[in-house]
Amino acid sequence: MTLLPRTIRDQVTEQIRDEVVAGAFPPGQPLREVEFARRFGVSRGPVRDAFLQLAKEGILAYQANRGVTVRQPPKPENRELIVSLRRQIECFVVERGVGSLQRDGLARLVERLENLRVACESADAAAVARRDIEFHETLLVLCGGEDFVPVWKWLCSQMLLAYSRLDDYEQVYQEHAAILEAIRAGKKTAVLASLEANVQ
Amino acid sequence: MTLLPRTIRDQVTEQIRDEVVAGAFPPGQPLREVEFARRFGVSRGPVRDAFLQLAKEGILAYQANRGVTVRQPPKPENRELIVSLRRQIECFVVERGVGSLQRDGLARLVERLENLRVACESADAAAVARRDIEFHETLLVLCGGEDFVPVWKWLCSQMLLAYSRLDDYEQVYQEHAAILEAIRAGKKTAVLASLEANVQ
DNA sequence: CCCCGATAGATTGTTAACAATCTACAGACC
DNA sequence: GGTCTGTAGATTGTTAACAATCTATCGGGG
Repeated sequence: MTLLPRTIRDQVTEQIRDEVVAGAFPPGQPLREVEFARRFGVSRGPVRDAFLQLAKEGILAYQANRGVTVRQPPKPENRELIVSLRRQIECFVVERGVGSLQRDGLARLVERLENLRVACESADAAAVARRDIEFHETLLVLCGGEDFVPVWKWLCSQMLLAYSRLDDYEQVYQEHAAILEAIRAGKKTAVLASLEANVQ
Repeated sequence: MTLLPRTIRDQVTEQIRDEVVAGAFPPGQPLREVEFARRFGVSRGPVRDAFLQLAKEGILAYQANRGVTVRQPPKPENRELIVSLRRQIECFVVERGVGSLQRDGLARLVERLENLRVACESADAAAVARRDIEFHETLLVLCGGEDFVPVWKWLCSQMLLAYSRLDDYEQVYQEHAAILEAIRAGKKTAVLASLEANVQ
């Protein structure tokens, strides 16, 4: 159901986000509009829009007339709160909404898990990060938590900036498979437990 | 120290945000770029940027090729979590940072409180909301919580969408005066208590 | 009577040119 | 030597024109 991003702006935004969270640029490095515009074969407009959006998302820092830079990862003492807030949102929403999941909702989760499996096998850090996020986002929306998606995404971006790379892809897949299995079995406490284990 | 927003985009963003949170447009109403561009006497570019930014902030909802609409307020069952998350952020940051407040930091808080007082006396709902947010944001940054500002602002926007209008301006001022007084007295537990009382 | 496709108008998406601002560097002045 | 000023280049901010997409309406066909 969720279509691919169709506008150039959305595609550019997605691409830059992937590169940044994959660690392609060191924190503090300025990103130039013309450079990205040339590389993607578009004009500066969509790149500007993407920079502004990613600045609002918290992975780029914006200064008037001076462009954007890759944001510093959050301070270590703030990380635990970031993780805690994300976990609270997911658990709060899932706890109340997982019971009303329909069959087609489950099918979409299966699809997301399959995407994650492929990404894990190819050991592509950026792809794993993206598919990981997509799995959780789908679950969040299906459980009626669309109100929280923007703030939840911000928290995820900060976590990605901090960790930058997870190494054990097999474990990543297993953790998500466990979440889906618990959902399928209809055991709410198991769902929440596997969620808490995964979000950290 | 915090300069006025200088770019046209920032001014337009601020103005539209004020109007929306003040309830100038009913939820669901589409906002047209040309209309706002004409009204502010600028071109569509900065208005577009403002729309995109406010969509990321969670005040407006964006659909490709169909523009933006005023976002529906969050569902009642989600509000308590939104308030709780905001309170956790403020208390977490202030608890650790309020002790290291310098004299000039205190002076800036006094300035913000004065702005709030003026807004309350003029009974201008949009101004009160803005000054209220500015007071808390200053406190947050001074206590070392700049990492959290974007996500915190999103939570505040959602709260404003839900409540839309506080009626007792005198009480609003008194609550913030109490926070500042507790900070001045150096009583951390009193600061946190007055904060919790205010954020709800 | 209802449904489907064509058309016109409105609206957003993208582009390229122009304006404003910032940064770096060189030379004058103290 | 150090500081200030001004100039040139680079970069972002803004604008207006053009392209793509969507919405509403009107006919024709079943």
